[in-house]
Amino acid sequence: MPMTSRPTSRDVAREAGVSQSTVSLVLGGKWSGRVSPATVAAVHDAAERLGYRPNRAARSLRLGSTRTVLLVVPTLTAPFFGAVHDGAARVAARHGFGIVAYPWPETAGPADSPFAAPDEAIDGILASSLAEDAMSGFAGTPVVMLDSDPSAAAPTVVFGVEDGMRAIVTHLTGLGHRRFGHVASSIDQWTFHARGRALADAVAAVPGASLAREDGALDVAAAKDAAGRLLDRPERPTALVCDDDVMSAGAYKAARARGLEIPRDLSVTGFDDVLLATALEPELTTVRLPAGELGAAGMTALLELLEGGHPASRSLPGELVVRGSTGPVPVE
Amino acid sequence: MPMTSRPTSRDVAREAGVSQSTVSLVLGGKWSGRVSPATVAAVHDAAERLGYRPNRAARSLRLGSTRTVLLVVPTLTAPFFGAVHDGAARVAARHGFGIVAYPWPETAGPADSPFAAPDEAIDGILASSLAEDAMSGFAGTPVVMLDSDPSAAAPTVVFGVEDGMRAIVTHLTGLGHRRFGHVASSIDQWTFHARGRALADAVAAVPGASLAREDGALDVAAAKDAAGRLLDRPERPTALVCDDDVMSAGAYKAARARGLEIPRDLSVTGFDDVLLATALEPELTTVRLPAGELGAAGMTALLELLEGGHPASRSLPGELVVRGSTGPVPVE
DNA sequence: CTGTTAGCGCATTCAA
DNA sequence: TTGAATGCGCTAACAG
Repeated sequence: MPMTSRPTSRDVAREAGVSQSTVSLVLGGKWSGRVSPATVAAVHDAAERLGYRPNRAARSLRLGSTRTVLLVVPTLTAPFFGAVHDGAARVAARHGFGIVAYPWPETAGPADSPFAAPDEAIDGILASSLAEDAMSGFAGTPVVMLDSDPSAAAPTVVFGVEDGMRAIVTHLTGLGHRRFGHVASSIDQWTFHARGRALADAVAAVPGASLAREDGALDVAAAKDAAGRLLDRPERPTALVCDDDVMSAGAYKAARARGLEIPRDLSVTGFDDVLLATALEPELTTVRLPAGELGAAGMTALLELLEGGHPASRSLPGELVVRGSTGPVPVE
Repeated sequence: MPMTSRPTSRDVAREAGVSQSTVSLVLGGKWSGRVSPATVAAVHDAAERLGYRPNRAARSLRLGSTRTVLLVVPTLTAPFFGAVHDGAARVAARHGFGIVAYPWPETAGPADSPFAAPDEAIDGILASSLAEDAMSGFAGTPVVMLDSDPSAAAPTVVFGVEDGMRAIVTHLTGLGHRRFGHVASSIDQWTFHARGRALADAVAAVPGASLAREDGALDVAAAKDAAGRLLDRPERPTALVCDDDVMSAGAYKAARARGLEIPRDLSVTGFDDVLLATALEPELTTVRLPAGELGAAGMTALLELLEGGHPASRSLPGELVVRGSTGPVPVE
């Protein structure tokens, strides 16, 4: 008797010799004191035997929820956001939720189909590294912001970038550095503003320390230029603090182009600790940002929000990882 | 009159003064010669006014299809797979499909919820860089394999890795190289087997050329070891062909550790052309693999498959990108 | 040309 | 303790 299509709860009911509604009760876990243990066992048995899986569409229709959340990120091509997704997906799967990633605004644009955007059929949104107002148009949908301005109305999970920057400055100061250069990202995101502010504050707290800053796009070539401008200043910095590991790669290049050896002549730090950090030579001193945990914590908060709770905003600590790119300040 | 919840097709019908089924016909685009143009306009108008969006769950339930495909990848943390996702999502969005990424087997494992895996509620599968038999358990679901053994039963989109390897060997041979070392990935995937075979064949076709091979995991440290073993051989290779850009980073380190300068003393090539390639110093000569196009082409094929077609397997050409890591063979 | 009707599979009343 | 009946919003036969 070939079962051509997936078994339904009615099939399970027939197999167990009970009614469909009983199956629903049992499998929904709401049978306490309403269905006899024997029946419960029979139902579970039948479901198992048939390999029954509830139909999500029907469930959604009935319940009005889809058990799907939208993960809005600038792109997945950057390993950072991939890790965020993986972390969120791990938590989501444990709760029967699926995650639809939405590279935004890249994917945007008119669709050929009238049933286009995934902005239907979702229960909530996880938005990473975006301004909160980018989420208008999704008004009314529960949202958790990741690595975004924690002063926003929505619950937020961020990295403790300020602590990270302070740790870098402490580390560098301990090595004797006083002239700092900031290779800064020109991207208009909270996380970079926070890094810049924290660095400026930390340096200002060190007697006799100075800070110069150059901005550039978040890619190797632009960072090389920005770092080069810093290194060509009359008062050359002895330490370059970069907003991101990728920018550190550019700083390396600028240094080499000027015959400066790292870390003998110049110390360089990064931020993120992605793959790149250990691929560079020398390996990069950087602040590890647990991207996977960010996604996981964000998903956890969103689940709480969906259940009517009020998740507190959280901050995940970064960790300074000291490698070979930082050393004692060169003797003049 | 506050519209508390989303408008349904019945609301649109009422607003337009027609029946609900007419709305369905019109919005479904199947009204040619069945509904008067005036009515059509009225319906569109009403839908627009109300901001109507069809309920996906109801659609799915009725149609039996979900307009969702599962993208199964080893991880999204590698930029390569992120790009595949972005490419697939772009095409999918244009056709009203959503993509849920499934990092596998990482996500696997028992779920707390009985409604766990996303292996329900999907129309098809895009599986990247996995063995075909990993997709058992999804039997009966249309599947397109990406960057996987094209001799499989399922339609496949692969990279022309063989051509890429040949291009590398031609390039290197033209520079005078004859002693090749292969820094090979020990990962058991079609794409790496193909690379190894193509390299061996290409070298064998060059009179007087030799090839040594060392395997390692796909990370910087392992690649450094493997490359080191190659460089420590009595007959040291003058060119190291790496299975992946990441492994090239390891090769760079092995070379530097031995005082070898790239490309003066040693030429190195990669494969993929991810971010890393231009972050290294000198920049890496490598074969660019269009990961985004792979995802897009795969999604296109899957769409065709879902419509009952028989998409042909395709091969996407890689492109040799010559940068600074390769140079003339050193004079002995 | 348009409306009526019948489910898709499920969770949930309400009766028995 | 269980079953029968209902409807979530939609599409597609089938009537009219």
